[in-house]
Amino acid sequence: MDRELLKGSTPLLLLSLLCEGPMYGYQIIETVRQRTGGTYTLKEGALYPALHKLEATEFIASYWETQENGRERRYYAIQPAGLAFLKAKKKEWNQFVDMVQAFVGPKA
Amino acid sequence: MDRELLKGSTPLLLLSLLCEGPMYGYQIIETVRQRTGGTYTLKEGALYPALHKLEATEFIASYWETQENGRERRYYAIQPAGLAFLKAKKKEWNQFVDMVQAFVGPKA
DNA sequence: TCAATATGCCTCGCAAAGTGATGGCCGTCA
DNA sequence: TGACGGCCATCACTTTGCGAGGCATATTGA
Repeated sequence: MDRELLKGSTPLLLLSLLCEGPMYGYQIIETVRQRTGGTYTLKEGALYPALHKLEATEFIASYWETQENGRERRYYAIQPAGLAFLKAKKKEWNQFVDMVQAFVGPKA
Repeated sequence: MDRELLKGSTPLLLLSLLCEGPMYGYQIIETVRQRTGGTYTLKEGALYPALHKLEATEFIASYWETQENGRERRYYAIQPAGLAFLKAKKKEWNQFVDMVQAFVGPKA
């Protein structure tokens, strides 16, 4: 998968995922890998900065949770502002796809 | 339109356009603007470097043509290697869209 | 027992691509 | 003659992802 295409779609992916419930970093990476059948492996160097940025803008919030074995995980949960942002992003995404599709031609 | 989403889609757009026949830079910009109803304005700073790069890899070729008024235009035409590359890019594009769609949810 | 693997967080330097600004050249038209 | 539009192009800056690296602890297995 061309890395350049991915650029800009990460926030959309993350917010969409977090819509299903809070998740922690490692879990997000594994989930994406599994759902795409390994086609797309979200890299840590892309994930964590993106997550932190979304938190800085208060689109998501984080909290630490201790597991039974004593280890900690940092969960991220979508916030109201994030939901609104996601909605706008989705719209933009659809416009973008339609636009490119118009030049490239239908899927066929 | 979010600038970041566009990244990586430019070569795809250009090759697709040039499939319809040779075009020159300014014409490409105007064509994109018109077809998208102004939604997307390809910037010169993005177009020319992209064009030059596609030429360097021999996916497209260029030639100068003199108009009746004496002024020159630089036309770009797709090459066989470009056609093959376009085909691969299209496939990648479709995979990419399907992937994101799977997370974001159907267009609705 | 001890090494390898998996879980889990993070940061840093680099490369690639787009943006906005700027510059230059030349025709046309008021 | 001066403004505008056509037409090419480059440059510094920003953003984003990548690859590599670092740190720490639990589990597993030879």
